[in-house]
Amino acid sequence: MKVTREQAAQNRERIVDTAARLFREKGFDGIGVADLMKTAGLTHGGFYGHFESKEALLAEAAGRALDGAGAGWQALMDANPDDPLGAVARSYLSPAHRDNPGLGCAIAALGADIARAGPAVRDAVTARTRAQLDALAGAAPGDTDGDKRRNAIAGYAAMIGGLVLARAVADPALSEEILDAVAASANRGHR
Amino acid sequence: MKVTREQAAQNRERIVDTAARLFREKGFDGIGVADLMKTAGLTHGGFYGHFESKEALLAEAAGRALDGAGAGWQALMDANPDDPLGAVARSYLSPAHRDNPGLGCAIAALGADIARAGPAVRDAVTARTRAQLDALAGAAPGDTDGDKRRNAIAGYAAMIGGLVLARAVADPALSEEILDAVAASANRGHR
DNA sequence: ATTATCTATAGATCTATAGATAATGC
DNA sequence: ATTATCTATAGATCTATAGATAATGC
Repeated sequence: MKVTREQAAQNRERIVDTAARLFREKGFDGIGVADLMKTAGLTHGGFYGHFESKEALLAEAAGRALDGAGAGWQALMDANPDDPLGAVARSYLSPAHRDNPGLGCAIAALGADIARAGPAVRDAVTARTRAQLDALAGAAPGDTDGDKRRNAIAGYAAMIGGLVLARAVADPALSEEILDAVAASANRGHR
Repeated sequence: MKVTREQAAQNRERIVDTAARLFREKGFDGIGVADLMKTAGLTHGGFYGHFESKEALLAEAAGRALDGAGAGWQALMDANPDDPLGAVARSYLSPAHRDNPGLGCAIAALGADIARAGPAVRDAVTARTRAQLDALAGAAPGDTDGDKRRNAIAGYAAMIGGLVLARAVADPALSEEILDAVAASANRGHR
C-alpha cells in the first residue's frame, strides 16, 4: 500500500506530533515504537523509513514541542504588553498545564531524558532554549540587559521547577500552593 | 548460601542505596532489576525477597535520596547562619551537583518518573517535600510567615528548574550561565 | 522503476516467579 | 525448620531489520 509523496510527508508529521505528545506523557522509555506508530495509525515497520532511530525522533519531537511553546509564549506576551512575563507565568503554572504534560513544556516533562540523550537531541533542545531565553529576556524586568537576562533565566527556571514539583507531589492542596507561590514570585518583578 | 539476619538487612540497605544512585543516574526505566542487583553484588532472583516490586523499591530509594538531601541542607544552613538559603542554593546550583545526578536531588533527576508513579512513591516524595519546604521556610527571607514560605517554595522551584535546564542544554557556557543566574536570584533575597 | 508501507521476525532485554540450595537460628 | 539467596525460566516487551507488497510517478 504505497501512498502519495504528500501523504507520506503527512504521515511523517503525524509521527512527530504523536511522539511529541506520547514522549511528554509517558517519558522516552515509557512508549515503544510499535505503540507509537499504532497511535499514529501506521505499522511498526514503517517507522524506520522515516527516522534513523527512536532517538532521532526524540530530537525532532522535542524540537517541535519547544517550538510550539515558544510560539504560544510569544502570543501571550504580545497580547499582554503591560505584563508579558506574568502572562506567561500564569499560563505555565496553571493546573491545566500541570495536568496535561503531553501538551506542555518539554523541559519539565523530558528534562532528565534529554540530559541523558545524545548530541542530536541536546543540540535541538539547546537551540530552542537559547531562543526562548532571548525572547523572555526582552520582556523581563531589570535595569540592565544583564539584569533582564538573569531575571529571565531565573524566572524560567522557577517555572520549570515549580511545574515539576507540583506534578510530583500527591497532595492537591500542596501542588496548588506550589503553583501559586511560584506565580506570585514571578509577579514580584512586575512594576 | 544463606546469610545472617543482620547480613540480609545490610544487603537490603545496599539494594536501596544502589537503586537511589542508579535510578537518579539512569532514570527508573533506564536500569533493570538484574543489573541493579548485580551492581549491589547480588543476584537477580534475590530481589523479590526484599521488595514487592521495582516500584516499591523506587518509593524507598526516592525517600532515602530526599532524606539525605534534607540532612545535607540542614548541615549547610546550620553552618551558614548569616546566609542559610544562599549556602543551600550555591551548593545545589554547583557544577558538581549538575554533573553528578546519581548523588543529587531526586526531584530534579526523577521528577517526571515520580509524577507517573503510584501512590507509594508519590506519598514518600510528598512527605519529604513538605519537610524540606518547612525547613527552608524557616530560613527564607520575608516579612510574614506567608512571605517566607512563598519565598522558600519559589526558591526551591528555581533551584530544581535551574538544575534540570543546566543538565539539558549541551553548551557548557549556557549551562554555567543558567546555574549562575539562578544562584544570583536566590541571593537577591539575602539581606 | 521507485518507494512508502506492510508483515514477520531476530535478538536482546524486561519484570516476576518457581524451585533448589545451603546456612542460620531455634 | 526457617529463610536468604541462588539458578533458571516464563512470558512479555523492546529496537531494529529483512523482504514482500502494491501504488505512485516517471
